Amino acid sequence: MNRPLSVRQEQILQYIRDFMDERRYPPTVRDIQGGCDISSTSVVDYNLHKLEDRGYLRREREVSRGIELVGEGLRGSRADVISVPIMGNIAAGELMHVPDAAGSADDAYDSIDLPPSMAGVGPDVFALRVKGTSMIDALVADGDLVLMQPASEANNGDMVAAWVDSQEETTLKRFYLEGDMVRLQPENETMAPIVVPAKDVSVRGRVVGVIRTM
Amino acid sequence: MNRPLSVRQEQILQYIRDFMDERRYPPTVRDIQGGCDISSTSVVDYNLHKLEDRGYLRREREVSRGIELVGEGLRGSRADVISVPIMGNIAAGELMHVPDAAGSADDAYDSIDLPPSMAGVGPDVFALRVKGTSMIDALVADGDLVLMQPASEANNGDMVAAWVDSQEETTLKRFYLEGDMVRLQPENETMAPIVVPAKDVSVRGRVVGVIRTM
DNA sequence: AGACCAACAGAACATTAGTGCGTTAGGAAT
DNA sequence: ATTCCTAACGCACTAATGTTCTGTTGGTCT
Repeated sequence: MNRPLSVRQEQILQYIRDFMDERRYPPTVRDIQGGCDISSTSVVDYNLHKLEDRGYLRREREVSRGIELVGEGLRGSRADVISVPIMGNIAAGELMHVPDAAGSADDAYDSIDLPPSMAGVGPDVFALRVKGTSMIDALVADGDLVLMQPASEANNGDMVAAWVDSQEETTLKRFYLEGDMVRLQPENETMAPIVVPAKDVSVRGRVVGVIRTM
Repeated sequence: MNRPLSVRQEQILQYIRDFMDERRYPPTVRDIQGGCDISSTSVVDYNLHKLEDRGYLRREREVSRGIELVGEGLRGSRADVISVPIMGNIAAGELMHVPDAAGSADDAYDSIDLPPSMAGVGPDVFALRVKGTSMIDALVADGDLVLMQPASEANNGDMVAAWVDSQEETTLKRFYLEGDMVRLQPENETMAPIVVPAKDVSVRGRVVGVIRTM
């Protein structure tokens, strides 16, 4: 089912990427024809259709330059940015939102655009602004932006955003499962760990990146 | 000379931004006409011409959707990213490049795209990969990416990349000018500061951001 | 009033550019 | 050999789309 693209299709895809990096709009069928030394526009159309079926791009019918690279298609292209919503603050006892299954990014939140090439940046990733110094020893400072991958489970030692029933808040801590207790370890020697029954803790996400600006 | 844009022009510009954020290609003259409730395509053409003259966009003649937002024009649009070159490593004694006056980003370096909205990200900014733990207490870890603003001077306490003649290398340290000596202070209690005559030190850039991925 | 100019309208024009349809080439199945 | 299929191709048609031309309107300056 998933055999590799033909040479033609690979060539066309690459041409579109290059074209869009240089100019800022997609090529026409005839641009592609010329750029790939193809003898007919219908050949291009034919292959674009194939590429669309395989999910490399999307086409707007009857619209000039109605080509949009999608998924695998825009691997390596410059336009490849993901809008990461900044869902709120964490670790200062303030309210924190966690995106729903189909959380749309166009809520009232701030956002930051990042390339997926940044390890871990995928479509579900969201960001939180760190308040407080509880993770200072893990090199996460007050005001930093942490990139979170939504997750409901974690491995020992992972840095997670976790909801603790008894505290009624979400905090940023290191996660350790010990028997049926969970220890949420702040990385700040002046602060004590929180140890609570595993059932009273729910992991909301795992930290996959940190961004700080000065 | 530089009076503000007319309502029409502002409206058209905003429409183009929105259009390009949603679809991924520029609108046609007629798209704009419809979207901005303009009665004639010539009015659109007229105003596009104005916008082009004022440097908000560029047009490719005789080409459908040949509109490219430029400079001020793409303020706030999603396509607004700056390609930050990753110029090498720092603090492990390895070679480090510093961009020339007109350093082009299309060298053989890696790069990362960031929005200018990220504080401090401007056209000159470059990035360095941190090697070693000399700045661990300043919350900069081994493997982090530091964003640098080229600079030849620094204020006391700034985190800088500095070239030290006697060491023949560039390192990441905090900068303190004390009399006519410069103290380059590592933020790691196991490491000693470097104190050298001011004339033997040249600041290459100031850290404006830190990015870490896990 | 008259000259002048930015901004807008409407329509016609000239390419540009996507698409439908028929054809060819090479395998695989019958 | 015949049939059937898919990949690949050419051609022609027409809708999409940028451009241009001629006016009109409303204001400002002299």
